[in-house]
Amino acid sequence: MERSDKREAVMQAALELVGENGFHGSPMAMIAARAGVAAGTIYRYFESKDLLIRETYGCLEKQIIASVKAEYPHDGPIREQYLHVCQRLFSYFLASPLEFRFIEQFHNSPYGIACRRDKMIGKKEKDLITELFEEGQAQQLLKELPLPVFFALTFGPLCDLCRDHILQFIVLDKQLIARTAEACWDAVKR
Amino acid sequence: MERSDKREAVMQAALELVGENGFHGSPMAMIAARAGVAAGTIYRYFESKDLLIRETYGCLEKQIIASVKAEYPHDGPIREQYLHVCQRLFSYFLASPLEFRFIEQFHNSPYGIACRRDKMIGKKEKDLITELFEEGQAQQLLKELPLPVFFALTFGPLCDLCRDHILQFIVLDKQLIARTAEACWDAVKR
DNA sequence: CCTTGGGGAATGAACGTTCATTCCTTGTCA
DNA sequence: TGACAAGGAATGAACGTTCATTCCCCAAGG
Repeated sequence: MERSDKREAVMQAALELVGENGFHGSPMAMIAARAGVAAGTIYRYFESKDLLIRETYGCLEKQIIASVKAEYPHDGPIREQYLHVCQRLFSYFLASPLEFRFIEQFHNSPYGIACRRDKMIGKKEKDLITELFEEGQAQQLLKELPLPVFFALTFGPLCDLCRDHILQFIVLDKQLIARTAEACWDAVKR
Repeated sequence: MERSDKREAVMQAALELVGENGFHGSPMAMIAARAGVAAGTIYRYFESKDLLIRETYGCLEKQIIASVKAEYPHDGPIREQYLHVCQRLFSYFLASPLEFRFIEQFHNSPYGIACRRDKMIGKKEKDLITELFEEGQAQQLLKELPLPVFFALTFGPLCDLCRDHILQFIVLDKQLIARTAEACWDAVKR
């Protein structure tokens, strides 16, 4: 196994275990075992558990940003851009339950409180979406509400539903996702 | 200090510390100290930390249910009932930040996963709100969406915003609360 | 009225466990 | 053979919980 392979394996193991059992159900020894690596070896790649978690989160963030930016309709109407973001996030999270659970855990923990401002998605990501909302307000398409309210009206339902889906309290199919995204649009649109 | 006073004091201390520092920033010794009680004494009133937390949560749940039910416009139109629920929950959580944070912590932990179905508020409470949504659909006032989507469209933004307010990323005044509740209504209404 | 003793509440030091982290040993390349 | 990665037992801190002891209150007896 290559050097970088072990690093990857450890992050993957951390992702899986935290997603399944939460931070406190994921001791280093267990992460090591899952990664097929000894406990001490982890410290060759990560300074501490803290940093392991944070780096793992960082990787996920990058993936999500990339996913949202892919095929982003930069020149389309605001509404289309908005629905694109919602759909992308739904797709990503539903296809990657462990990743979703990890991010949720992260945000509801001492780790996440520090970067709460960055919301459910990363800084760059937020910038993209912030622009979307600001442009929408400039075009008088959106309600007159502060930015955080737009975020709440969008990501609040989105995350709740992904969680419900992953916990199997509901089944989200393509059509239901689309209709939910529309409902969110109804909430933010003027 | 009366017997029941100590019980109360311990629960209050648990509430405060968990609200401030999370479960894992609230060892029993610290809870005991805050309650002005010795560590061992807690076990005279609560079988374990687990049960202490759960009972504390139960108390909060009761309070919230009572708050939402107070002055509930049983005979008013659906829209009014919906806005009442939103406003009550906003009021309660914004006036009780520690309680809100405790409940959030609770729901994002092994404790809360078991009762996830009960959503952000209790069983009885959910029944009230479930009725609200079902009646709204019967009257063709609401979109044709599954119940969990209504819950997500309502409580998702609500909780997100309360959190933002408590963390001081936004200031929710009465007017903004009202307009946000209206926006949620726009999301669920047909 | 004072003394005494019983019983339950409270105490907090001590225990056993769990965990992140360290460190010395072992194996494996060049 | 030297250098360095990997291993995993050892370490020590932190935690929930227990329990032998102390404290306090009050009733009964003198």
